Amino acid sequence: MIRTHGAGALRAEHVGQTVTLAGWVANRRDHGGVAFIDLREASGVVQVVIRDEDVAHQLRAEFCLKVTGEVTARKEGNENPNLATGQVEVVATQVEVLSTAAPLPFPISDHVDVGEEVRLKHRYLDLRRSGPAAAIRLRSKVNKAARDVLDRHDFVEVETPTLTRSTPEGARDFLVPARLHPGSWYALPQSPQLFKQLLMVGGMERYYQIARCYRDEDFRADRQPEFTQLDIEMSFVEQEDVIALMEDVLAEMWKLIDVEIPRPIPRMTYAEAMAKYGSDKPDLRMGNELVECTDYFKDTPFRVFQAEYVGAVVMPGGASQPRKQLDAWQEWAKQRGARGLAYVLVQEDGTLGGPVAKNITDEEKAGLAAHVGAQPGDCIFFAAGATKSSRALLGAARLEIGRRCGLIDTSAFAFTWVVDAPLFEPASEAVASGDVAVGGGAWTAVHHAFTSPKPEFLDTLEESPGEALAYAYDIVCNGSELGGGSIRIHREDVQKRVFSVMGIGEDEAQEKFGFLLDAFKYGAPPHGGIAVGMDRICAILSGADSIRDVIAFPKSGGGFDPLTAAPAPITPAQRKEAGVDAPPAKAGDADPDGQQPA
RNA sequence: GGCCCCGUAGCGCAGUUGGUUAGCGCGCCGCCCUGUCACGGCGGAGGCCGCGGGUUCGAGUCCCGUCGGGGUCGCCA
Repeated sequence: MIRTHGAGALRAEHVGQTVTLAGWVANRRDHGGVAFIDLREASGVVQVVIRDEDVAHQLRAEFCLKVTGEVTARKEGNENPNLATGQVEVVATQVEVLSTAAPLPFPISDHVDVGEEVRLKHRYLDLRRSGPAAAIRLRSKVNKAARDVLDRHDFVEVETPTLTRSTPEGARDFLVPARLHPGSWYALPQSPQLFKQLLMVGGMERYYQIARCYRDEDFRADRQPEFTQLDIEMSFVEQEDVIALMEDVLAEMWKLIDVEIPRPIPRMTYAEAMAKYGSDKPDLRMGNELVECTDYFKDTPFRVFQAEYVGAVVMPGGASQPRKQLDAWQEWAKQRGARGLAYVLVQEDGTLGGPVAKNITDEEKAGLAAHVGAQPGDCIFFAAGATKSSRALLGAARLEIGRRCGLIDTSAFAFTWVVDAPLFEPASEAVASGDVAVGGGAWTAVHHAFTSPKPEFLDTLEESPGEALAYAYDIVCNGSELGGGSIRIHREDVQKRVFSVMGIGEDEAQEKFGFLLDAFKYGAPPHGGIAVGMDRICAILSGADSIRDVIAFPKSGGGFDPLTAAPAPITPAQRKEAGVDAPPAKAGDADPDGQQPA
């Protein structure tokens, strides 16, 4: 080793020792006859005293140094209580510049805000800052926590391919040209889903992987084109087993920030989540639930409220909002695709104000505040129309109210399982919301096509697909979906019936999932699993606003890597060799022994 | 693909109803300084105001387009 001690590890007990340190110049305070260097490396910072003017004078920020000197106690009054090493300093006898540094594109100091764009372009410098460094180090510990728990439970860590086959369902695939089969393409996996099920058929029984996944979709603060899942699958288990295991894993992770997750983690059904929070990932750091008013207004003369669904959410103290702000809420609703957001103001004297109040009966007015739980001074927002979209609007309004009124306890970690999700949703609904319906049927899978129905719905699968609930479970924290999973179908007959409801014929199923269905013919064990997003978990644990903060080298908008400038054009020669422009291979021709088209 | 916000010195920002030489802080460069710790003092350099059009006697400022970044809706089984 070049050094004998960690800079940040030096304490009063080291006084008198001669040490050799190596690190970066975090700061330089040159007083002429004496100069102070804050020497920084992974273990922390220590002050180095340099009395040789010529040596000190040439040093600059972020020079990489090797320093030999004696650890001495600081004189009384010279200690720095803000530094862990503040009782001591190292008086240099020898300073070697291991590497000089050009003027920095941005300050490394923790005291200065720097834009994300320039930080990511020089991420190697950004990572020298304490915040970003801590986030990446925490992530390493989160990975270890998961591995520790799963290892204790006899799990096998298996790596599955990242060059795999494009599957028609789900998000857009990233594609890789296959040089040896011009016109044919690999896809990068959106998840190891199919492989982990094959591992169950293969008798691994307990599999996990910290798996990189790829989806070619648009960006969000909590979405990157490549992201990492903790992917788990278990044989001979039921829903309760998977949930219990995942709670073990989460508990171990949250221990890293000294938070004990209360167990068991509470649960609610999907139906309850939608009804009370207008979302399948409710933020339970605040109350303020939605109130259904459909029955309350069932005989109303107000045409807007003569709808399939009428619901409300209360904004505490909202009655005193100026007109301009109430108009802004209308704009807010319109941006979310709604026509508007009806409101009633509960005045301090208990009378109701706002345009809606003029349209409803005296009787409706009389009981309204009590029905929705509004106090004098509150504002009641209403949505009426189709159940799903109205609840979604109110759910979004609830969160916006929480933010504006400070109702969210930002120090809390509010976990919940959302269970009993429906197995199918009407394909028309999926189409209407822009989904590409898989299969030609009227129904499409909410989760995926291999999710097992709960047994009580097996008999009525075909008659009332919309009623069928699945063995599916999502884990939600603070309104963010950490992940989800399900018990899978392992019986061929059930799988066929599910495909049939979705309008997927035998040929189509064989073409798309043939290798999985083939495997299931050979004694597939009952199995189920879960996958959670490690980026989101790390972001929540480190208090980051964006998952970019917990990814070492994240992409920026448009999938651009600001550091390497990927993606980049390729040369004509590369293009030719990769076979990018080759005519397409025959669809479905995946037989490795088959003839490849020229 | 839609909508909203932001692009001014290396970094963070200000820039009035359109008006003369575009400022401030930090950083950078030089000099000074023996107890600082976000050291301090003096001096200096550094700008295609993202880019391209337009309006105007005159544009950092107004208009149109475009590029880049962020957020969000669509999308993400």
